[in-house]
Amino acid sequence: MTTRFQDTLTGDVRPLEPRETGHVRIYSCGPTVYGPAHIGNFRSFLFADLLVRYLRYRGLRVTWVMNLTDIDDKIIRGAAAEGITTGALADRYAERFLADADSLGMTRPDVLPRATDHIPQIADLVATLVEKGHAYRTDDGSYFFRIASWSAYGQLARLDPDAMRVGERVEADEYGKDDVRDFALWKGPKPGEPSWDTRIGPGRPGWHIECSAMSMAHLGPSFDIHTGGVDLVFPHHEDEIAQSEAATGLPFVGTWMHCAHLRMGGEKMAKRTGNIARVADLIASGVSPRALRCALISVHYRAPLNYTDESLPAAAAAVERLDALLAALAAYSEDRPDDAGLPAVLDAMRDGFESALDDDLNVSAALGAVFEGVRELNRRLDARTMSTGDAARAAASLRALDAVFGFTAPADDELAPDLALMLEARATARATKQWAESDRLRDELAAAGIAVEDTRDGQRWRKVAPSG
RNA sequence: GGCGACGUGGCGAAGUGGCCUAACGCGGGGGUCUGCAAAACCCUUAUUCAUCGGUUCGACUCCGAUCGUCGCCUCCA
Repeated sequence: MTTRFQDTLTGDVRPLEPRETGHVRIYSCGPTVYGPAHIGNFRSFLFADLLVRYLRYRGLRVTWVMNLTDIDDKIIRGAAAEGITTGALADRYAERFLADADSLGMTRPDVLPRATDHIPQIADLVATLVEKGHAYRTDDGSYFFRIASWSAYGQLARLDPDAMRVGERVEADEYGKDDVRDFALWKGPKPGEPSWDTRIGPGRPGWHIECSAMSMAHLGPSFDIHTGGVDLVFPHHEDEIAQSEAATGLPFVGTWMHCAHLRMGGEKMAKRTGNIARVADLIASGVSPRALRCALISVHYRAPLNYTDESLPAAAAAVERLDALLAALAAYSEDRPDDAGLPAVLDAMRDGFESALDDDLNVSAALGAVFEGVRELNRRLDARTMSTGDAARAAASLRALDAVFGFTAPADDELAPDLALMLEARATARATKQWAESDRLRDELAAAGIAVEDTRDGQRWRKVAPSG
């Protein structure tokens, strides 16, 4: 069984064949750091995270690059409104982005390049495009890509350039472009705007060019996978292909993968419509980050995901089911021969998980396989057919798969000393049948976020996320 | 106007020619276990896959039409 992904450009579902055997190079369009990202943005970042985690699970080496766009119109506007530099504003929201990403358990990309750190590379790319006749300079010092020079333009988005609604939807000519559909590579200097002096003159980078320059700088002229939200297909990624391939003469990306929108109230979550929710706000209101992560990644990446009030409680319950099993396996102790049926259960779980994710990252089916395994393990726990060693092996298997989802808490969670004392006191109370006292301690621990459950193996406890 | 995606139980969602009287998660109902709980397990909750036609021995799955929802064509994850 090979790992297959659907490519937006061709529509084909093809086996992943990295250019370098065993090493996958991935570029993900990251946030523009002009404000806090919302959970719709994070759906797309977490989809890339899932992809990276799975490929690593599969034993592949992955180099993952995610850019931070730290210069654009919105950043300039925001900085001006606050009377600070664009760099200061960008730094603030870059930090905020990383904090949100961390709280969601997102894998840190190997490289998080910033546009303003790649000005020379961007200028070089523009210069090359001019040399090759694909770009031109206008009177104000801006540079544009000449769409007419690139016959494949529109292929990714399946758009006919001649049918584009020029004048109505396409921005009217403001810089003296040759063709109103040509897009900016470089914006000439303007009063009050940051500007960099380069070999192509002063100014600042356009949006699309930075991703071409940074992906080439960190992954080479051709790499394996490029991810982003569907809303980036056009014009952003279309433009990236045109300018990159026109400059290098090489195929830019092996597989384009695009994540469908997160919806709220039936429509795309977007700042401009105001139907947004933010990671830090949700967590501050008591939502479990792991439940939020689960809610954002457990639907196939190419399917729209509607976020509602019920999303979080349902996801939280699913995550807790996993937590509860892991806690039960850790507490389980039975001196008996190994359960002969267990290996088949664990194999079936793993096989179902892998074949589902191999199939274009079918996360729902993968979760189905895992939860079938969960039920089977719970049965064996109830029936006490497993040995202590079986329980440890089962837990290890489950954690290996969960490393891809990133839902469960770390195994070595320690209990605070005062809570540990309460737990001990409760065990003593129960031993002497002081029910009132033991119930009081259970309530108190629950209030501290610790669920205590009594079993044949004695008390077992686990941390429970606040409801949300 | 052009292009594209989608419509499966109370909710989310997998399946995509026969094993589907339809996985899995959440929720509901009943039961077992428990000092009481919780967790867990068992039973139960769609003879049906937007609607209508067609192809086929056979369709949720293929084709067509209709209705509905969403997205892109402008900044956007």
